[in-house]
Amino acid sequence: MTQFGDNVRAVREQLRQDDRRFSLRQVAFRIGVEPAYLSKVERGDVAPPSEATTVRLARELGEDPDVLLAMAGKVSGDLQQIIRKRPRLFADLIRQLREAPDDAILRVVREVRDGEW
Amino acid sequence: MTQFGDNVRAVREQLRQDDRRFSLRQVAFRIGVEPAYLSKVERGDVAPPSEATTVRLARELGEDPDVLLAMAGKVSGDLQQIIRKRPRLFADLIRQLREAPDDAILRVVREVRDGEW
DNA sequence: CAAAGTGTGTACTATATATGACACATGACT
DNA sequence: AGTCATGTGTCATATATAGTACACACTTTG
Repeated sequence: MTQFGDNVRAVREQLRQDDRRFSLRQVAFRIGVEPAYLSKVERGDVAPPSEATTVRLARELGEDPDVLLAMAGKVSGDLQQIIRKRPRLFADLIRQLREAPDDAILRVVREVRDGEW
Repeated sequence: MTQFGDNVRAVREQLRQDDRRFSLRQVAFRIGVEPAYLSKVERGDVAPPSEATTVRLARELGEDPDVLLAMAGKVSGDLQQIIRKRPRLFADLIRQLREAPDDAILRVVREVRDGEW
């Protein structure tokens, strides 16, 4: 169950095919961790990194930070902060949408974005 | 900034006025922690308890677990799990609603609850 | 007034989290 | 053939998290 590591490695090796700046070492340096650490992360030898490191890694690899965080078993701190400001409202909303189909949620997103309130 | 502890203490002492089973000690025993620990928690001498303990405490005091968790700077694990299953969708939705007024969110909750999908 | 109950101070601890440092073997260029 | 880069194994560690255990002083209350 090393969803996270496998995915990171796959994406990185993909990028590497046309840009050799995506070696484990170079990526590690750019995101500010030791190569040995990133190696272990990719192989699932250790737990996924902290939120900050995961986000830097996502940016570096051109991945969606929220998606990578999800694979790391985390939820972005800024989302949590939003929820914590109005816990009842957001808790209800999210639980309500637990089983909703994707397009229903998307519709809500658009509805809200395109005005209405 | 001991929002959490102050609130717990206030609620507990309130309940205690007509039910002496709400002494710090008795509550501590019922939620399964040491009295000394609960004491420190209420005074903000230590960080808020774990999610599990916070939820037991909320139930014991008749408070909304999500609200108490929010005061503890946390977001319920089950909500996080829902978000992690569809990170992009929920991240967009939640950020979209960051500044929305309460009643707009409530409307969405109801809209979703009362069918439509 | 004795017994029981109340909250709290001090000291300790186990587990998890999030890495760093260094050395090493293998493979790829030059 | 030699240099350089690549990924990895081993060991160590700092900080945070989530409490326990015990003793003590004050206050009800029977």
